[in-house]
Formats: sequence, structure tokens, C-alpha cells
Amino acid sequence: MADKSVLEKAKKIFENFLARQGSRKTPERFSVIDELYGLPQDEHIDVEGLFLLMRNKGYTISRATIYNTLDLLVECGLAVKHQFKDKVALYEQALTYKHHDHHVCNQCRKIREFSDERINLIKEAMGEEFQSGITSHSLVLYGDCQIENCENLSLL
Amino acid sequence: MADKSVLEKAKKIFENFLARQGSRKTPERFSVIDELYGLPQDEHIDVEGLFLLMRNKGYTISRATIYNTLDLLVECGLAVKHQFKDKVALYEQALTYKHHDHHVCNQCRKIREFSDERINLIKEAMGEEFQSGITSHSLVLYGDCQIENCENLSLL
DNA sequence: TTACATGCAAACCCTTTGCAATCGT
DNA sequence: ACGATTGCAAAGGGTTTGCATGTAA
Repeated sequence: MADKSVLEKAKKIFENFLARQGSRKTPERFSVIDELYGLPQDEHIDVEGLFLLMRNKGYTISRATIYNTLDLLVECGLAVKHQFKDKVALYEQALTYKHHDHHVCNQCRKIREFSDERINLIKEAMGEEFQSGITSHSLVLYGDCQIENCENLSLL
Repeated sequence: MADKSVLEKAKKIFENFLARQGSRKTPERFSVIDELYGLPQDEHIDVEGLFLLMRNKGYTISRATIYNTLDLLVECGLAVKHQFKDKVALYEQALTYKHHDHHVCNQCRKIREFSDERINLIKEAMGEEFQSGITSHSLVLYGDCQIENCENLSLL
């Protein structure tokens, strides 16, 4: 879970972002940021998960609003959206985000993060080769992890 | 478009694969391989595209059969399935496939292929770190390409 | 006050599934 | 002939959209 100052900082950024484009500061929008940043820093959650989590906590919020808000958070850099091989999109907080990539277990779907500088060398080289301003990338390694009972778990 | 011997080889592999698991050699299955391998070697096509292409050529084939057959082709290594940021899955022939990764333009969605050995170093390092047998990976670079009128094209 | 945001449910889109008809073997 | 495969259309599942209601400014 992100410490308090991170959450506060995120809210500030969000406020500025909303103000800049003349969007409203609704309680729903801030509740989403509260809950996303209330998760462990490296947790990946999908819309349905966030919806259930929030409903269970007593919020009255709709899926549609969560979708909308997450889009906004991605837009202003406060959330990152991932699409692994599964059909649901997963989100994670992005404020204290150091770019990292992911390893996903073929069986249990457990997600682990890593960071390897060499990806940047590839991006530089290809940006040049393709005369393209590379804006982002997605790197996912799939493998069979060694976790006990891996094949019987479904951690996603 | 793959040269004739490649197509023949692919069909042989497919025949053996089907025989090995006691599946039938239906004309539909072979028509899918014909058409997939009739495309330029690096072309990415989705199910709907293949369906329309084949219908226009006079085949009577259903989407369901195309989905089924592509699954089989992926299973026996004759096709590769890609899921970029878009929601449709794209397929390409895989017989003459040297593993490569992709650059996708943020605007025009044009796909270009590249190969950079450094990805293997990353896979080795992470396989060790995570005690995981890495079986595959997906690397996609997103950028703004310099193609004339890029923003007005929709090449996907 | 008034336009934007919300909640709900219906619509969407790609993919999967169920089933009767067909066709390899 | 038998059972796998096909085509079709309906169902599924995640996401998006339309619209009446609510609400920030």
C-alpha cells in the first residue's frame, strides 16, 4: 500500500489534471484513486476486482465510472494499464512507478516484475532504425514458475 | 507470399500433426493453410479478414472453423498468434518464422518487425532470477512513425 | 442554472459454444 | 456407419454507449 504522502501527491496531480482540462472533481473519481493507491504498490487489479472491492467497502460506484476514471488516471500518468494474454485489462498505480516489465506464469498466472536496462538499448536502436519516436513498450516473459502447487493455483 | 515449397512443407507438417492426434484431414483445414501461406510472409491478418478473403474467393467456410483451424495451426507451430493493443488477435505464418518482435505505430497501426539479440540476454537473466523456464515472450514497441500521412491511415 | 458526470442496462465486438447436418475414415 | 467436423446462430464476457438522473461549479 502506498504511503500517505504518495496518495496525497497523486490526488494533487489528479486535481491539477482535471482542472487543466475543465473536468469536474467528483467524489467517485477520488474514491477510485484512493482505492487504487490503497493497494500494495505492485498489485495488478482489474475493473471487476476494483468494482467489487469498492462495493464491499460501501461505495456506490458503477463499473462505467471505474472504466472512465481509470482512463483518466492512465491519461495523466497515475495508472498503468496492462493487457497480458488474458482478456481482462489489469491496472496498477503508477506514481512511484519505475518502469518495469513482467513475468507471467503460464499455469498459475502469478505476475512478477522485473527491470532490465537492456530493454532501453533495444528501444534506442529500433527507434533509430525505424525513424520512430518510441513512446512506450510492452515486454512480457511467459514461463513455468517453480512455486509449490503452481498448477493448482489461480492467483489472477 | 510463401513460395510453393514452403506451402507444401507446411501442409505435410499439418497432415502429420492431424494424423498423430487422429484428427481428420478436412478440406476446410487445408484451405486455411493455403490462404494463410498465400499471404506475404510478414502479413498479419485477423479472423474476420481471413474469413472475408476466403468468402470472396468462393470458399464456403465459417468463422468458427477458421478459429478452430488457426488454433490447430498455432498448436503445431505453423502459425503465430499476436495480441497487440487492439482487441482482435492477429495471425501470421510461422514456418519460415525467425523469432521477431514488433513495432506498432500509435497512429496508423502499421506493424513492422525487428529482431534484437539482446532480448535473449534478458530472458536468460530473468529465467535464472525467477527460477522459471521461460517458454516465450512478447515484446512490442509503440511509437510514432514517420510515414507520410501516417495519422490519416488505418492500415490495420 | 446548466453542462458534465454518474448509474444502469442495453448494445457492442470478438470469441466460444451448442446443435443439427455433414462428411472423413 | 460412426463419430469428428462443419456452419450457423446464439451465448459469453469484457468493454463501451445511450440516456435519464444527479450534481459540481
